[in-house]
Amino acid sequence: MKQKITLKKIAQEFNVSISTVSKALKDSHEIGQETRDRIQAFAKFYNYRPNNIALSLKHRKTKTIGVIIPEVVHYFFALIIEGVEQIASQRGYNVVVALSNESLEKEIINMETLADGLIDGFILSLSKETLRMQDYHHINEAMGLGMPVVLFDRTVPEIACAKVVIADTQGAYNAVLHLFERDRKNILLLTTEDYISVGRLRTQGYFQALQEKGIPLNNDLIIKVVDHENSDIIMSQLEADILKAFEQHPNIDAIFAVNEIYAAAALRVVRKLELKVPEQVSIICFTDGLISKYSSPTLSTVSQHGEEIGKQAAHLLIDRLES
Amino acid sequence: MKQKITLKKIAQEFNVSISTVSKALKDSHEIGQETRDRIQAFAKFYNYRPNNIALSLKHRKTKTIGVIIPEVVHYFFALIIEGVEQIASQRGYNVVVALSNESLEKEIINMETLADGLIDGFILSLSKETLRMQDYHHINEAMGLGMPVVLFDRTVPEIACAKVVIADTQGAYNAVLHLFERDRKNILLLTTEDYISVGRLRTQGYFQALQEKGIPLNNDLIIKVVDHENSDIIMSQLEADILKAFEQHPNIDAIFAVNEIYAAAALRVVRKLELKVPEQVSIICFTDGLISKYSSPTLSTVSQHGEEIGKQAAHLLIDRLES
DNA sequence: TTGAGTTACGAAAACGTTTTCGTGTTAAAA
DNA sequence: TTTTAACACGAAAACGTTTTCGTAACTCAA
Repeated sequence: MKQKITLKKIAQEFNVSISTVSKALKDSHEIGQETRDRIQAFAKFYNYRPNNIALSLKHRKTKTIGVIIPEVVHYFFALIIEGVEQIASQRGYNVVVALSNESLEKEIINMETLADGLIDGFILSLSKETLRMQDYHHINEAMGLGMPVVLFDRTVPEIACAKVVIADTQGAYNAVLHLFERDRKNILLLTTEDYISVGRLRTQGYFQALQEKGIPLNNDLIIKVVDHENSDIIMSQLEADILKAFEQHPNIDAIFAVNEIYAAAALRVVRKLELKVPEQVSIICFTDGLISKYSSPTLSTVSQHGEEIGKQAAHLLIDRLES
Repeated sequence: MKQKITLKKIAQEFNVSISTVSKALKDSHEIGQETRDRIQAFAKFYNYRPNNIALSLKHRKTKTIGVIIPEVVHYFFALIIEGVEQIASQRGYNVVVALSNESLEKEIINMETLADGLIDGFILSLSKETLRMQDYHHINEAMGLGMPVVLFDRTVPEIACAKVVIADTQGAYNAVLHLFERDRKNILLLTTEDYISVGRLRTQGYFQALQEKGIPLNNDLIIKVVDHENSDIIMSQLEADILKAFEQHPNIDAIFAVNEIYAAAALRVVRKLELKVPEQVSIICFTDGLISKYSSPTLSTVSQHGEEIGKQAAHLLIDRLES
């Protein structure tokens, strides 16, 4: 096992100083042509590569950006990473990923560890718990210490930083309008609790569309999915709720879901009821995944452009870092 | 914007040396109780946290592990990250993720960058191109430099390192046997080209099961999906192939797919042919995703335990790092 | 011959730590 | 009173770089 080669070792080899080697490798004209050539050849032969840690310490920047997401096993967030990574590597940055697991505490710990010299800036989407607690001190502290932050998807106005979001309200509004155009009048809404910003905004879009068309709001047609540790429980509860909604309102002719998981549940219930999709019941949803693509029948979707958001966020952050 | 506080600044504040501060914060008995208390209180008040970069340089280890995967927008690989991250954070390590994008070149670049002091060891799954080219010099070089490597999922015998894989052959064998038990005789195999290790191994399992039951191999019942940049092209080609297979062999009564994407394609074709699943045609597949879970009808699957593999890999690597 | 300018390199500080090895002071033991 | 030991702290090296500032040696023009 050969050891990694350092400037010091090269210097010893040639009986010159470390500074000479450093300059020679940078092809500085301060160093004689011959010395330069010999040192460069030697370095190349031994595959010298500067130690990034030393560089980071010296320059007080690490050329890596930290991405903190609630979970990675989630098509949308995976797309985000993909987008960020693409731009980052294009622009010479590394990416370190940390998972908050929807927990405020882990979000804080992750931010603290990464902030201690490991990264130059953050890209993050707030965890559900953070949103619920409305506790953003860690983000603001990081920014106070001069660490740039870019928020995406799940954001709040209380944090004054760059943000990348999709037009949730507008997208939902358009989707519902699309249903109206197909003469659907009784649209079942499947959404999250209000503290989740994207769910709330999409719900607003639904409201707006209804209001504009002069259709009265019917609370029976709104199912707010209650969060729970166990996703299986959430799903079976949701399916039961949908079923009940159909029993009480057999005239439901469309379903609008704020994410594709809810739509998949709806699809299952509708199948069970032996209703035809989309002839009898239209289903449309925001999507961040493959499910809707591979489900049969294929669902209508509102794209979230995860990769694009990731790219944008990365650009914003790096621009900021290099300004 | 307050600056990050360092040992030096604390030392100045108290008119003591840096070493004293360092020791005081470690609660070393070398330092007087009173001094210790005052320094600790001050540090706490200013929220002192040691700079990780400096620590890394000093200790020549970074306490972070690098995960290189072909793509992140892939349920299985996302699960891997999840598993690795969980163990890593439990054991005090950070995770940096790099994407090879199925490219040998990017795999090499990523490894080189990360190896230059950024990480202590690698967890990786080989890119398709790497497998095709059979070029593993970068891995072996990294190991030669004392950088531990753990391979998972897509591995090769040419690399002598710790590996975490599932029993691909065995799993496939069991799945096919399962079909036999349900009296299925004409099993269509959907698999990858041979250079992809997991596809090859699963195909072997299929062969073994057939052989054991004395059923002759029928090449018409084997579809090897040819790789292509554009996944849509792959899919439509595959669907056409499956359709053709059914035309030539209307007696196909089961389909075994080495991954769930292929199974989803099969499901679509079978639907189009108006055959009942699973009454007329059984479908079973290796899965790493949600598709099979949310598709209707639900598919039978062989689990790949991505998270478990990630955890194992992380444990193996960290054990090695700390030995 | 002198002075200025160039060439080719080295010393040292700096980044933020940890850690080893002093060393001066004080208190207790001889 | 002297020796020893404990105590409380500091100096300095080390990790691997970059970069600023010197400086010795040489060249060349006046």
